[in-house]
Amino acid sequence: MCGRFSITLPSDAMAQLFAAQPDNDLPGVPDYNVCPTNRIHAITGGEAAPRRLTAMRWGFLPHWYKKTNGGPLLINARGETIAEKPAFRSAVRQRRAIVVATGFYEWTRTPEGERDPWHIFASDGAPLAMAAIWQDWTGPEGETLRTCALVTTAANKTMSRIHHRMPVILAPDDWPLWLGEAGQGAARLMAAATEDALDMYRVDRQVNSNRAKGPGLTEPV
DNA sequence: CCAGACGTTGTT
DNA sequence: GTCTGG
DNA sequence: CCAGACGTTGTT
DNA sequence: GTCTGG
Repeated sequence: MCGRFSITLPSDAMAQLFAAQPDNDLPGVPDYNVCPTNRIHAITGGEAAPRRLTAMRWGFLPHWYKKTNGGPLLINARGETIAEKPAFRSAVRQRRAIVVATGFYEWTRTPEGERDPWHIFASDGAPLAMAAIWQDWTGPEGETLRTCALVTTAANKTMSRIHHRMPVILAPDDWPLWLGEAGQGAARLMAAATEDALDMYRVDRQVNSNRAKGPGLTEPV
């Protein structure tokens, strides 16, 4: 679940929305087809640290991976088990972030096995604040990557129409707690959004290709 | 002790 | 079937 | 996440 | 690096 998304909000508007200081090397927007291993926009914070809008690689690399493909591509982390998993436990305690999106894609399958894509977005039109964890990784030649994974949870009734998992979407009031700016207790935030929070529609199969581009990808069919 | 896993999704 | 690319 | 490659030799 | 299995 949540293996593709769209982002249309300009970086400066993103920085303003989250009251974050933007870095200089942010990914280009709009991007209607953000894929695993791409650079994405993320918000970080903390008790002492100012909020930053920063770029991360979507695909979490535990520090023991020897190569970027030294293990499975970790684009999602299950909220139910994230605190115990060796790969994620220290990140969920110390390095939580918000990944900003306009909407995300999910696929259903026809009886013939074809993939039908859907675009899911906030009912009120606001950008989505997706819960994430991040990890810095250093490769064999000393190269470094700031990597992240999206936290997932069981689908609510609305989403279960198309899929049994969904990303954790954070309401604005919950941003400080998730970012570690408001003490302990972030674990309670790893839950499904309320039933009326998200809306969805079928989009064209052209988004099935990771090379597809353009605003047509999120238009309803 | 050493060796090997460490993860998610979906499908069967 | 499995891995890589995006 | 889905789509597409999955190979060698030699020539441009 | 850290945990599990044997």
